[in-house]
Amino acid sequence: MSPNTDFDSLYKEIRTRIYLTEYPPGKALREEELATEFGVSRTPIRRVLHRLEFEGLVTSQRGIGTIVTAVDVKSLKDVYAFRLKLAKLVGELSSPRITDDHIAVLEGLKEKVLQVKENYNPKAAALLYLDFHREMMSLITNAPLRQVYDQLFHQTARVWLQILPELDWDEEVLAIYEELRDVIKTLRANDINTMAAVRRNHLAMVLHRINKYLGSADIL
Amino acid sequence: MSPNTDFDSLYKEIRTRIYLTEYPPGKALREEELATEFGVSRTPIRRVLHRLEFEGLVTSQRGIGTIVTAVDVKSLKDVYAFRLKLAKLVGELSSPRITDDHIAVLEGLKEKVLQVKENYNPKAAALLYLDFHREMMSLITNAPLRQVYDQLFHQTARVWLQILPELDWDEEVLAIYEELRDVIKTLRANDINTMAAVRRNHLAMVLHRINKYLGSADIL
DNA sequence: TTTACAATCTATGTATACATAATGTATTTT
DNA sequence: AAAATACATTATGTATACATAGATTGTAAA
Repeated sequence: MSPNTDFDSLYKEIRTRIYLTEYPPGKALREEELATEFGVSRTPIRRVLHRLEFEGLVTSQRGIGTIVTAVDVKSLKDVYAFRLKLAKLVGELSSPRITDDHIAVLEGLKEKVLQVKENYNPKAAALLYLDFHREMMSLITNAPLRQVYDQLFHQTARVWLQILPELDWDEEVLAIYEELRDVIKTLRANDINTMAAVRRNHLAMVLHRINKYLGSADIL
Repeated sequence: MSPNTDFDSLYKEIRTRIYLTEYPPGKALREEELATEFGVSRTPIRRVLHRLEFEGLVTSQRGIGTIVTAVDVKSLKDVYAFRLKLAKLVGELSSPRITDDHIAVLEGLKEKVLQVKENYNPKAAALLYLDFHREMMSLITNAPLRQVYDQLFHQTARVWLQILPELDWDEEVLAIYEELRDVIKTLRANDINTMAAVRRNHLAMVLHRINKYLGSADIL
């Protein structure tokens, strides 16, 4: 593997652990420990942690450690406000060729949602939504928009998983199912703009459901 | 100075050199050389270069070097398309308190434009516009939007400076003057939305002027 | 008993030696 | 003479020793 491939897999692995709250907010990521686990030295680990720090997922302080950040309510609102606007831009700046492959993948995910719904399994649901997110990213033809879209997703997406125990499991999984269903429908009609509008609305709805359980806590 | 202050000043210094095309596209940034210049070892330099690589301003290849990227026409168009959309979002997601200080700084810049106009001095004009950009950034209250806005600016802003010799000096400086004038007027009226719309239009116009001289070249 | 201070511990930050990839050049071979 | 190969050069990637900031703990003094 080339150094860049190494970096990418390391980066994505650790970022996914943060998304899945396997590394919850406040968790200290010790460079030495990660280096041992992945069989490398501190140097490439530090490169990954620096990037995660740029993206706001961790903060490093000399003498203290590198700690997974908590999402405070203000940032959450700022990021969501921005994501709601970007969701519409996806439609205005993208003109991908919708292939049968795309549809097939999404249909596959839709089926998986039904299976996940049977048993309470937050992590499986989060992984499934991550797959969905990646598939949607592949439809964004504007590269800088795609990069920003991905970064903002990872900055706040874990909040949903964190408060999922407080939410209604069936309602949440159903919401994913319906979003997939609506996206598939609009893509079949080759209507990217409507697809983007639909996703914007689903994002607004999940934000609304999160907000109901957010009055108490200041950080997550 | 704390390590973070060190990093920030190093990062901004090198980024500005790229913006001013003191490091033009294709220029090799040798870690050892930069380390010597700034009186540090390769380690903190590498951290800066990694971030610049993440932001698309340089690319590193083992055995070859770290090279300032050229802006190809496709990226330029993608970034500009995105920036045009974001320009309007600035108005929708910002509600800053406009102080007399802001106005005073902008008035100062407006005066400086007139001085710069007298003699052909591309670098002075670019530095002036950078000051303008930073002042405008301070009005964006949505932190993630502000970060993205800054990143996209630096991804393509140097293109203007690169083709400035092919453009009409008086017309370009006048455009900066008029943008400043319009921004000041809208800010005096406390109308952020109109300010954002005005800036979007000025961005569209500079893109149009650049485009006229872009038919020949594929990269910049 | 409480507080202040010093030693120690643990973490990231920095410097540097070494590993390795890519290029260009020189030399050898056909 | 042309092509192939070996080697020297030079760059970034990695590993590691050392520097230093901050927290913790233990001890001594008030």
